[in-house]
Amino acid sequence: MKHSHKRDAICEVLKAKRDHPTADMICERVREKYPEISLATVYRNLSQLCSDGAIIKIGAAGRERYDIDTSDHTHFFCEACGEVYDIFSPLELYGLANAECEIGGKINFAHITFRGQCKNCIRKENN
Amino acid sequence: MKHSHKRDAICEVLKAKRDHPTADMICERVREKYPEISLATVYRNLSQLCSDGAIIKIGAAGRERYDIDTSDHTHFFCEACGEVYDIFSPLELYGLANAECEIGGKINFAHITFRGQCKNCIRKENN
DNA sequence: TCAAAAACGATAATCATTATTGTTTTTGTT
DNA sequence: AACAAAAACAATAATGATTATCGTTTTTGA
Repeated sequence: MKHSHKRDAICEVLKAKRDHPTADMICERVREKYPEISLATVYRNLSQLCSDGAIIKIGAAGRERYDIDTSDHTHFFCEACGEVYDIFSPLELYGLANAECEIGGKINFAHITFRGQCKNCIRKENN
Repeated sequence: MKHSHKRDAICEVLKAKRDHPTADMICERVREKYPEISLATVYRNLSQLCSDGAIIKIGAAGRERYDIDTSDHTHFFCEACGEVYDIFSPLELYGLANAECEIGGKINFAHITFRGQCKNCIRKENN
């Protein structure tokens, strides 16, 4: 896996702030270092990094978000502030075995997203 | 919840074949009864039915699919044949409590999708 | 019966993403 | 270093799903 400078910069951005940015958030951030980078380049590299297995899309319908943490984990979208949090409890907790059993097939990939209100937003609400 | 004729027909289609069709699959099927229906009408009614809580989008990135079963349940996409199956085991099995605990927030909605190979496709492969 | 509201079809617009194209940069080899 | 081939790039056009607009038709309910 060789990386071009821009592709490296995209990875750096994803490492620096783990807030699961969208393609254009990534583009903005990379532009601090490479002001001329094109959104097309960002998309091209993101899909390349995905197929290399270096990053993942988290599967948000309508507007994708990217994550450099490719380990099995789960996401929580706060509907109040829009923040996306990671949940690192092991996936077995999420009933994979049960699902496989019910469906009688083989699960390769689990896409689990929770939506709700995060700690901070609940606290704010109670003021 | 009053329904127009076309809106009714959309619900009928969703009830008749629970294969989680996309908007244009629904449009095709409704056209058997109302050949003149426009795709825009299908989309307009689908989003209305969603906000009424009569149906749900299952959240497939890039190409949405709709489900008239609004009870808590989970989906399994077969990557081989493209079929979408339901998994009706109770959501508690999928670690909601654990996730809420880890995140310290309140979960309103769980979106759980598994991908893999279904029974039939595994069988076919082993021929 | 008739006016207001809702729904409609056709089509234009939007938005995220992907493809194309001609140019620039990088790489590996003499 | 020189240079040809490969990879990456910016700009922009194209795509595909979905949403918005608009003028017309249908439904509703007083």
